[in-house]
Amino acid sequence: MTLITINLNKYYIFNLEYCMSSGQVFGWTKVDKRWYGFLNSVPIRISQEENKLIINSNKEMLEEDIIHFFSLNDDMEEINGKIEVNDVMKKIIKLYSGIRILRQNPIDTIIEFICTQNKNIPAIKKIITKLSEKYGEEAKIGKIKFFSLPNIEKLADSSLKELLETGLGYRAKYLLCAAKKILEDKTYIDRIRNMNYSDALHAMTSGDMKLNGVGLKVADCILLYGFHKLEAFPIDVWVLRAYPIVLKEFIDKNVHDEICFRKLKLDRRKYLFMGNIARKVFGEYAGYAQLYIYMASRSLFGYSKKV
DNA sequence: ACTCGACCTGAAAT
DNA sequence: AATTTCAGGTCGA
Repeated sequence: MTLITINLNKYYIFNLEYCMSSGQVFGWTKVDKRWYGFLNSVPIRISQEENKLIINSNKEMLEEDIIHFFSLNDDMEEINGKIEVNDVMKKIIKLYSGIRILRQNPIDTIIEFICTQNKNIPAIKKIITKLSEKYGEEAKIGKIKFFSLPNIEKLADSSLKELLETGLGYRAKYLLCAAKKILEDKTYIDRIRNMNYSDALHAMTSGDMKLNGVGLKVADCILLYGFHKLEAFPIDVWVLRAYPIVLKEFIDKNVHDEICFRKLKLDRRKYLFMGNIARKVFGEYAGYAQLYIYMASRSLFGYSKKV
């Protein structure tokens, strides 16, 4: 049994809603302002009331694990200071202040982000929900029933035909292969963990550690959200749209034109090039800059299409 | 190396 | 109402 109340006054501004709704995590369910999900295989319910974080569970759960998961101790003064490179950044940092990059289980993020390619957010959530209902652990807190993300054994044990029932489409074979590969290679996760960002990015997207269906963008998401490698700067269509606005004084005209007038699609070379500019400008916390930019871009360019 | 179309699926736009 | 487009991209020719 667990009932933990965390006093948020001890930490930099924190906003649970921003953390959970920023496209970095898909495995949690929201019902009446409370979030239900699994943390270290333990089902928990969490909600925020002003300066308190309230956590319930039927099982044991440590406060330090919650603090770790939500990165409450990330030094946001330092991080925000480093990435506040111009007025635009200053503005959106203030606007979305309270966000954190969570420390999810790496395997969870591999599963989640393989599902994200070429899908919109509602569709991603739907797929992940179906996957969880079909392969995940069931839990109940209060009257709410919810599911964990699938573990890798269940997925590897599954079949293509079965996986397709969740609406995964062509991503099903990617997920199945990834599950089998990671299950078979027990050192895979630790080896990625121990690499620096750049080596890890290339390992996941090429060579014998490559996961099929994981390109640069998905790998960046996994490295940022699953391994907390904060130099990762995932460039999706939203970040790409905002990029020339946010970074306008840091890119020359050629780059600007290329981004603005070409199709919103990046090949490997351009992706790495743009990411490297971002890393040069924002430094070791580029990933946090990306999250702010992503939030701002979604609210600016769309998403509020009467959902 | 670079470009280009195909790709599951389903919700939203036309 | 039927059809096309588009979506947190990636792969292979």
